[in-house]
Amino acid sequence: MTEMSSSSPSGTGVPGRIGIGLQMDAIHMKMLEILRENARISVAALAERVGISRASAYTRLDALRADGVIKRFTAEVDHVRAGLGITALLFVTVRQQMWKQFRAQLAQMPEVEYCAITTGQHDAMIQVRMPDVAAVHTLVTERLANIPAVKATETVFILDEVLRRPYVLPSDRRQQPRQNPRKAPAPEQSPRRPSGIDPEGPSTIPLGKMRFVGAAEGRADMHKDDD
Amino acid sequence: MTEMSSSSPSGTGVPGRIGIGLQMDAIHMKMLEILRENARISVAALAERVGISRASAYTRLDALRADGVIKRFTAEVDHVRAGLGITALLFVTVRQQMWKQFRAQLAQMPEVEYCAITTGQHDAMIQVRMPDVAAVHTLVTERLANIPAVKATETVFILDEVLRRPYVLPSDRRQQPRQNPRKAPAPEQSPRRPSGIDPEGPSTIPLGKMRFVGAAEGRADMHKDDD
DNA sequence: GTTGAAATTAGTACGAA
DNA sequence: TTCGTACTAATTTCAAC
Repeated sequence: MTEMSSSSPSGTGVPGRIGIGLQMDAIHMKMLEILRENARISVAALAERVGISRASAYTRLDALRADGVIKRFTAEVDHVRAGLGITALLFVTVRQQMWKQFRAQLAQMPEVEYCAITTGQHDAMIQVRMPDVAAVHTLVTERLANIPAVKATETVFILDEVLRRPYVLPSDRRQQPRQNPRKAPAPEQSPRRPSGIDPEGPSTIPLGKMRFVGAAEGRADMHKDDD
Repeated sequence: MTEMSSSSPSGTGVPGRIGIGLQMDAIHMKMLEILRENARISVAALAERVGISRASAYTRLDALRADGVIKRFTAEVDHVRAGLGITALLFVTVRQQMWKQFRAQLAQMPEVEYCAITTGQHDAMIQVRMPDVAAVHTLVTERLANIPAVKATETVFILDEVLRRPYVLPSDRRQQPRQNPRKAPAPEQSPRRPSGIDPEGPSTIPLGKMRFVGAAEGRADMHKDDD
């Protein structure tokens, strides 16, 4: 349950295209901004804050839900106070052609809060919440390791969660900090240009330190023991 | 804004202890289970589903909010349909003694959805939502790289988000037959359907492939160019 | 912790701009 | 389409038990 990939047509995994059906406008965006911070706001108050009538607010809210822009309204609970004080990231390497089984197994693990398929050294990242570190270790060695689709894992603990935003929206890209005056990346508000490589920008930062990890780089060493 | 560490006493970063103030019971848990899946449910319906009166439901809901167990009610929006089709993970190595500056810079980056301090090869993991891959590249090379606290980064793209659960609760932990008898968080009467897939499959996977990455392992090579 | 009544709000329908 | 209004059902608040 709680499957994602709502925008993926099939199980292929690549996020699909944008906004079929509903034509998002500034009012829709504003509604999203308000709702992600207070999902229990009354429709009347929502209508007033975005400056439309109450009836229109109902219509638009229904449209947002029906079109899948809003997937659900949820409560953000403090996992620590709820009794799950340990958060870990499990990076797993998945045997090819066993993805379907891997996904099926994940659905059976309720302690998994998030799972994403990634490029890079590993194939997937799983975030779990557990009561203690021993439980994480048990989970990894006794349950994850028993999944045939899992070839290798790497465990990393989360020491602190600095910030979690209810969900980023395009309209968030506005204010830029002033402390990098060498570059003023056009704080626009509505039109979204395809973020060109910014031809004018000679970077003064040594980019040699930056590593861009593609789809299969560095994975060979983990595959070598698979045959 | 949207700072986390609500359970950390200061900015030290280590998640703190559990449930100060409020004594969680089975009814509180059940309310959380319901609210994380439908934050807009009426209190009357919530009261009926957990089997208490409405007034009690109001009282308990207020308590959950006041105690911080429920941090907020939010809307899960489909970022793809909202216009941010690309999700990336940025693993960054942070210069020691510059953590405070690093956190301050993060607060200025609205495209950041999540940031956690981790053990392992890197120091922090940042999840960003962007309209396209070029925007990610621009963000990494021109904004992240300009932060003095950032020593190195590694970018990984998310190809698919397999699942996201609104927030894991202790009651999610299905009954484990035998593997962790030291902690048994009493799943009570939650009707958790047993999966058809055998959880205790034969351990045919060599555990030697499992890597457990501690706090500083493998980090030396990224620090070598810092002096 | 529970009930019940008053005040408020939600949800829907319909006509008009 | 969107808005404004009216109307009924449902919810929240507050009181007393």
